[in-house]
Amino acid sequence: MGRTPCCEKAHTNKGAWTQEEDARLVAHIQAHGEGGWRSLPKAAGLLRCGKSCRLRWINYLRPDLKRGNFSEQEDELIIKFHSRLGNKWSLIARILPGRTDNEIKNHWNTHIKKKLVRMGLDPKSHLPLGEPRDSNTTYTVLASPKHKIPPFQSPRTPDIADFFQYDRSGSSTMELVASKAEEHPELNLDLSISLPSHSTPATTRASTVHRTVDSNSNSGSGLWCLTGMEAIS
DNA sequence: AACTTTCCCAACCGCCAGGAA
DNA sequence: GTTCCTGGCGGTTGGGAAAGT
Repeated sequence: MGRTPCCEKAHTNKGAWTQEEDARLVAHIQAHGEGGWRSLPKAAGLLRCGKSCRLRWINYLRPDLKRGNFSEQEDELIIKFHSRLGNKWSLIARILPGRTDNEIKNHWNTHIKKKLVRMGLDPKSHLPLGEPRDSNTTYTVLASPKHKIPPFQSPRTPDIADFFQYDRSGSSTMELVASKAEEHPELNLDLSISLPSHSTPATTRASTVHRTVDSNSNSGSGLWCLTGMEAIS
């Protein structure tokens, strides 16, 4: 019983990829395109699991990857969208061109979490640490299907990958996202807050908090969204 | 210099959803 | 309707690098 393994583990390499393996993978994908991950290792002459090949390509070898340090602007976007989407790294990754879900997830776990804690915010709820969740809280329940985060490829809704397409015209990503959010209120993208700057005292706290219940979520945890910030004097 | 601890990130694992048979 | 296959996702781990003692 049980699942069939995705590959013959006894005959596959694991761990860090060598330059030669990278070269083989890149050459194969350049020649045949992406996809067919299960058969790719054999076709490319790699002793790797197909999944491993896919991950290596997506997270490291893809030519459109940005890599390097995250900018403040990228951090802000990640925090904003995490407050709405939760740990939906793949969705958040679509907002940041050249960044992968894995990269964003790692960045969140190693940097942004700590940053939020330093700012006095709970990284999970985005609420001020120690703030009781049910007092002075505005709830916005988005239970009806039409309020679900739309599927990216749905013909009926804007494709978010396109929606957040990297803007090469010169306007900032934040401006672009803000304007797009205004154009598509049905996506319910509340971008009304900006992160406190580094100069903002750690006592900054949310003035209004909306709870967004994602009816898709099976965790039942819901998503917390800050819609206003004020500094405590 | 040697050792230990902490940090970071690439890679792995298990699960799930969607489509094909 | 059911089963199988594949691609994709989020959580977690392991090893190397950096920092600290």
